[in-house]
Amino acid sequence: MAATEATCAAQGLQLTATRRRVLEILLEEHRPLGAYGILERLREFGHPSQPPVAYRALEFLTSHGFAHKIASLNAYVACANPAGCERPAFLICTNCERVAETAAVASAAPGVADAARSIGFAIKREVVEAQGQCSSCVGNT
Amino acid sequence: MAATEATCAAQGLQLTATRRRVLEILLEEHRPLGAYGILERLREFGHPSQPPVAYRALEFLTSHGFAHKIASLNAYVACANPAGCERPAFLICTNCERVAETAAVASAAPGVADAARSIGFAIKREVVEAQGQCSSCVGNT
DNA sequence: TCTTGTTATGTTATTTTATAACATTGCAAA
DNA sequence: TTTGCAATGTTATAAAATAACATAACAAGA
Repeated sequence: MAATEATCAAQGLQLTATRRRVLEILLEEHRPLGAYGILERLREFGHPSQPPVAYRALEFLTSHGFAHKIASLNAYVACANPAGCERPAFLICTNCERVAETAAVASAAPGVADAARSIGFAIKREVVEAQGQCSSCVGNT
Repeated sequence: MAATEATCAAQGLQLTATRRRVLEILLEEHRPLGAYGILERLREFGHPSQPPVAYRALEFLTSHGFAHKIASLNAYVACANPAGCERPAFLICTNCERVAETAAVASAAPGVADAARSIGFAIKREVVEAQGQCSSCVGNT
């Protein structure tokens, strides 16, 4: 949260009340939260809670790297490293639904980068989402 | 298509009329197609076209590796290599929307596998979707 | 001061994507 | 021939996302 505030201050970004509240909600959860889950939480706190409210805040947070969308879940998580987030990748536990964020070292998985080069494809961004079982859930299912 | 037929025959899977038609529709397209796009095409051919029809066929096709869901697009493509598809990864052109399928060599992007190992996370499946520009679109946007 | 431009919000309605639930069919094995 | 099972048909609804338009808040210039 402090890192996000610092980045916003440094870059002249407005971390407004709703945006801040959505980020706080995501930080409190240890699981990815859908946009409508976020809306419910906002409602509890008396915020306006029409869908665009959540989607606008999420658009702000994700476009600046303060949160991420997990495409395979249609859900959102706070960034684990807002100070220096690069090439985020996710480990999604299919049992407890918790998500760990990590950083991919290379720009692409081996083979993918080669394939891209060989057909002249210019990679801009990569979605890497591993699904499996976290240490607490291995063997539990 | 032939490869899919062979696999179905070998494994006792029923490639029924609707399932086959949906796969044909995906094979004809060179872009990922949403479930409702598939429904439209089915309708043109006089097939029943309520949403579950498409989703059931897609469930069959994707669970057996004859087609894949592109999570970041909520859309579907036919598998480019139904005979021996492993660790599919996708190169998605954000300009023309075409998708190339490739195979990731390793089980995970560098760094991700290490991170998983270090926290005891057991990876089952990986979603790798690179977004960028294909050779025909580089420089066009 | 005003007015203009810009960014963020509020709100209604709609679109797009996906599933629940339940009835029916067709076929093969007991 | 009935029982079981897999697939289908159909209605309704849930869940996720966006379009469109109105309003507010505020700073920069005339």
